Amino acid sequence: MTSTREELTGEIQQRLIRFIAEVVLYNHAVSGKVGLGASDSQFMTLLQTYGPLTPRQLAEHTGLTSGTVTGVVDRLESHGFVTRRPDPRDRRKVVVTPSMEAIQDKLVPLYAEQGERMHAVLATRSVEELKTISEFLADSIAEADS
Amino acid sequence: MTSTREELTGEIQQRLIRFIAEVVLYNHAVSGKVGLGASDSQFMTLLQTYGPLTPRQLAEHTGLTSGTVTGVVDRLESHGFVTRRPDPRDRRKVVVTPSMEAIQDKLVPLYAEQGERMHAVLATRSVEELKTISEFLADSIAEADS
DNA sequence: TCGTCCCTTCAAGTATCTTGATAATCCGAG
DNA sequence: CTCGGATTATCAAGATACTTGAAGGGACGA
Repeated sequence: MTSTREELTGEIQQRLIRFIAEVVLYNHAVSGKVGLGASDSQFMTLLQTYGPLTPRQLAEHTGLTSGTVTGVVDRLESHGFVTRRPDPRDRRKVVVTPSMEAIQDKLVPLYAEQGERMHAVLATRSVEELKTISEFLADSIAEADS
Repeated sequence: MTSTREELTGEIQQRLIRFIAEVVLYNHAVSGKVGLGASDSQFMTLLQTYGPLTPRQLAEHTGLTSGTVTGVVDRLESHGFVTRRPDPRDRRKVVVTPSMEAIQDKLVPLYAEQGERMHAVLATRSVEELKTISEFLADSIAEADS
């Protein structure tokens, strides 16, 4: 029976790796179904995480060339996943905005199964435990942003 | 203050999405540093998760063609990330085994920073909370496998 | 106005994937 | 035991996608 702090933290780290692996694989499979390549999928993740971004910002986040970014945005736009809008403040810039409608229609349904499974797991937890889990996630996100 | 079960589960789901997004982006960045493409990275994840697999099994998991799998394994093998061995039971088959040495040398150091951050977050939890988190992860993994 | 920044375009090269064919092996029917 | 079908991995060739690097036009700011 693992019970000491050291044992538990080690156990959590291992399980986290395993859990993340599952998610990453699922993610990859879903992206393929919608016809999104690796960079396309990465862009969508960035846009959903950080909100609308300019091509330059996307290039900095991904390490890709500006030319490549234009191409990727072209693809995403032609599939309806993002929209391009000129920045009213600086007309050199372009703002790439994720299309919530397309995400809702095409992406979310593919994650429904995963969402249900997570819901089932959470349903067996007490309110107290849910708070613990939620705070843990919040802190992990905050730490990752730093 | 969120406190009802419904509010908490919703909050957790949102935070989970955000957390996973961070991890996926980090993953992608790390893979790029080592020179691993999307499929290469996916293969390594599969091999670390499920252990040694045959090319056919890799093809089924990923949806790629058998010819593509050969190419990907070639790349990984030339970089020392996996080894090919003939299956003694069925000599048509080949067993692709991840090289723990290469993973330890090249991959693990790149995740050190993330590991430290997670460690810092866990250090502020009580033993009781750690148990809750660990069990939650265990159940999530079990549910994902089904 | 001049220098700089931002996005786009285009041509060329590199990776990556698919297809179809090949060779080795296994397995079951006869 | 042997033959034929099925399975497995590999290879070669072609198509597709991706990325780079250079060049250009519009827009900002001093």
